Amino acid sequence: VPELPEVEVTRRRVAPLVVGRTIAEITTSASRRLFLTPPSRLRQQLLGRRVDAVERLGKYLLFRLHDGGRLCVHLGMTGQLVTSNAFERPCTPGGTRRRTAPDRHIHLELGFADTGPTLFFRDPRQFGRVLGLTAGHSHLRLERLGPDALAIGLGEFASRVRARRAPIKAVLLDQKLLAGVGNIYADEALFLARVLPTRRACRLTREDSRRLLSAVQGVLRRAIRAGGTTVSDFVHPDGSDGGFQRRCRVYGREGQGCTRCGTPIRRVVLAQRSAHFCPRCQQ
DNA sequence: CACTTCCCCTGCAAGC
DNA sequence: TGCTTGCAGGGGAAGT
Repeated sequence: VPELPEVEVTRRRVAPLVVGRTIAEITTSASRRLFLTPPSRLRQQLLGRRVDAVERLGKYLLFRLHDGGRLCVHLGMTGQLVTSNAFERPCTPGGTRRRTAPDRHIHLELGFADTGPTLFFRDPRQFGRVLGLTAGHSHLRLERLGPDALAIGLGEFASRVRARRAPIKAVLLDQKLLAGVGNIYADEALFLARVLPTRRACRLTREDSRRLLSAVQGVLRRAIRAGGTTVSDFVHPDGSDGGFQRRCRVYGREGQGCTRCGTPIRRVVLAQRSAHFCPRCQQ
């Protein structure tokens, strides 16, 4: 479940692999829903362009090209950006490593003009998105995003939260309000801030908002440091797992004791998503 | 406009 | 063992 920390970890690891290299080969799948820009146009926009930087906006990865264009990738639920190395597995225990055939879930393959590694975008559930932008152009999906969760200040966060009547959990998941927070870190932050996910956003006090933003940013930063959370599909570009799943206090811990008070963690469905919380610690 | 509900897609786990 | 069913969820679209 790639959220801000997983995308940021991917950005930091992918950038040194692609910055300064020129795209020389593009292979795409036939997925109709993944490509917001048709593959033929994507090819025109990318071939021969050098990657100058890899940036992040909320859960979007933006590959900035030297001609001002951008390749935008959203990992959705099960998206992975991996290098060819991620497909290398020993055929036999202790045997030589051999590249296995890329599977049907590879939707985009970027080859470069040099001999370095190829970059693959893999996404079994196809909830991810690939979008090409030419110089000077943006896209509604990017423009609609609220401030990045790591960059927003308390004043703006508090006033935006105060204006909403929906449950605070639903508000945290709304990318128009705040970009980057998903289901895992919303639950974790609400636990750390001791706020029930069902509480209406407008009922949070100024002090609640302060604790909540501090918890959101703290948990995001710790998760980045831990290499992100691997629950099912997220992997680093080299195929390795993140480490934050072992540090979750409520997410995926339904029925287990709260790490603070021992009360069993509860799970309810809220905003079409599962919300995990401690009924005693959180109010 | 704010908010809710439905739905996309596949792999995996649980149940029979 | 092998089938069916249900569940996971980011977020856009449509509905209220």
